[in-house]
Amino acid sequence: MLDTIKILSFVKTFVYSGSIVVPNYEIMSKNLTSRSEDYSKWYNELVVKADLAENSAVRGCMVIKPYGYAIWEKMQAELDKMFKETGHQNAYFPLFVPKSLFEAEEKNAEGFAKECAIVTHYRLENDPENSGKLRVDPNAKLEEELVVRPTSEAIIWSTFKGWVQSYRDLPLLINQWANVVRWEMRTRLFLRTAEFLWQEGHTAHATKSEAIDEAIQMNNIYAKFAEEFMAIPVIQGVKTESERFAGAEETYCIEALMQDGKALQAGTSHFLGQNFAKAFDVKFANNEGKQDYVWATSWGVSTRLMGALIMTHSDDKGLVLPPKLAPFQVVIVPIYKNDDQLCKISKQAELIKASLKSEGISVKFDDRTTQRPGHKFAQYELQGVPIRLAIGPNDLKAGTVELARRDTLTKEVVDLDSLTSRVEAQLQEIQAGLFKKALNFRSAHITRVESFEEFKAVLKQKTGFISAHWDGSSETEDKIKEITKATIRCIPLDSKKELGECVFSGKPSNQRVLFAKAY
RNA sequence: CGGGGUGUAGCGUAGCCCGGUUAUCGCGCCACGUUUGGGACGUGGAGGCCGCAGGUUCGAAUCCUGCCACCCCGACCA
Repeated sequence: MLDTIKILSFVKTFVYSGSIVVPNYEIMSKNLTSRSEDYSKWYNELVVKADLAENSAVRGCMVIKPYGYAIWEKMQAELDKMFKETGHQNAYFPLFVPKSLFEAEEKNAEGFAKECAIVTHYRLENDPENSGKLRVDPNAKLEEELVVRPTSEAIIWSTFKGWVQSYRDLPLLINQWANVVRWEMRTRLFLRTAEFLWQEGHTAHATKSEAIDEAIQMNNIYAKFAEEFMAIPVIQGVKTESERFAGAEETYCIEALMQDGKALQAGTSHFLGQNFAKAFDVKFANNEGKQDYVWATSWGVSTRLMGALIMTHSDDKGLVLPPKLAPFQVVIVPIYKNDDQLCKISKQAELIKASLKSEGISVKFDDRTTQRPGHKFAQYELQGVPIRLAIGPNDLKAGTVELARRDTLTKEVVDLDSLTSRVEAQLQEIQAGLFKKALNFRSAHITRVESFEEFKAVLKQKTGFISAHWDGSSETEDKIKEITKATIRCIPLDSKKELGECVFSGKPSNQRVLFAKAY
């Protein structure tokens, strides 16, 4: 059908997960085969049409548009609350890291060396050979280059050195909301942009076990946030050595599964041992008066989470937002034939809005006269607003409202006097329903395999996570990656000890790990 | 950074191979009118340094060179 489909109605289609996606309503008539199966094209189109973000003129960077940023702000607020409840404080550190500082932790510097933006000059001047143009002033070369932070460990640890003297100064629990720059070879909107927004936590502790507990605690917080707010089920685990953060001794992570069967690392929390303390000479006197290096952690989540949100819940009509993160949870659309009706409906709508607001529900009343109701319906579906209320003359007469759910696309007529409680209940159901749906999808896409043939077959046809035995060696991991492009996403924290044979090498294994193709 | 592709109005595109009237079509936008319970219709209108910079030519969206950006596949990565 797709080879010859000609779109006659108001649609432009892309194919996603085997179904037809309708991200906007431009009249087109063309053969679709060239674009079918192009998930990320769909994704970019949808994201842009839903007014979340667009590519900027700067290589690999994105402009986050107001509606998209409102979602990020919601996420920020909830995460920040959780950080503070666990005793963390926010601070801010410089964007620029002197190269010498950056070099201090060798592994970390090596890990990021290939993707750094570097400031070498501090002044422009008029170009004498090209009037009206500017050029870099060759006389304004910096003595030491500045690295635009790809992460802030170096600058933060060099600062921490001055903050820690005694065990009484510990633990030091700092978080920073910031932008970082990684000059990635290949970028992808939300998932891997050259500049991105994130939070990075950096903590110092007196003991190893306390630092490990911190790293685990923060990974738990990420998991909780993903599941309770974003309605995205995640698997907690630790990374293998080759997937580990450069400079870390252990990397904890949360892994999510997208609708196209690819895995996405949604957040990481690192136990850094004493590596950074040693590199930046951060010592403290313990309660016995002896000098020791502090134990460190770092942890972060980024605007990539927005990509996860989009790719986990969206459907053919656009975004589907969980109520807890929607910029507004309810939109009221009036349906009217004349000014008199609009006036009456507006009064009703304002009453409903006030009533919902008093219950802590965020509401938008769209009384624009420039767009017709059908247009508004489609727009809010594209934006993923969880609940839509429509009020027309018939409702006014009957004392009712039409309530439509974004996730199930179902509609019901609700009496005015029970509306607020109904909306509250439905919002909860949507939040829970989205999680359940995503969980069911994921459960159906974790496959236990016993042989490499099976491994390859599942990866090709079914996709998703593969639970398999692994001999624990990097060589095996690398070879599997080379052959199948699948990587070990994590060694799940809750996986049971189980004797078996490595799917690739046949060597003994005592635990299953999760493989998948990843973003 | 290597391989492939693309760049024409806010968006999606035709034209390019084989240079030649005023650059095609749709959506969107603006005005007026009729409409308004699922992306309205009619009539009229505006909007383009054809990615940027050079070159070839009487003449370049079209040919050549360089650069830039984006997309896909690798390598890298949250």
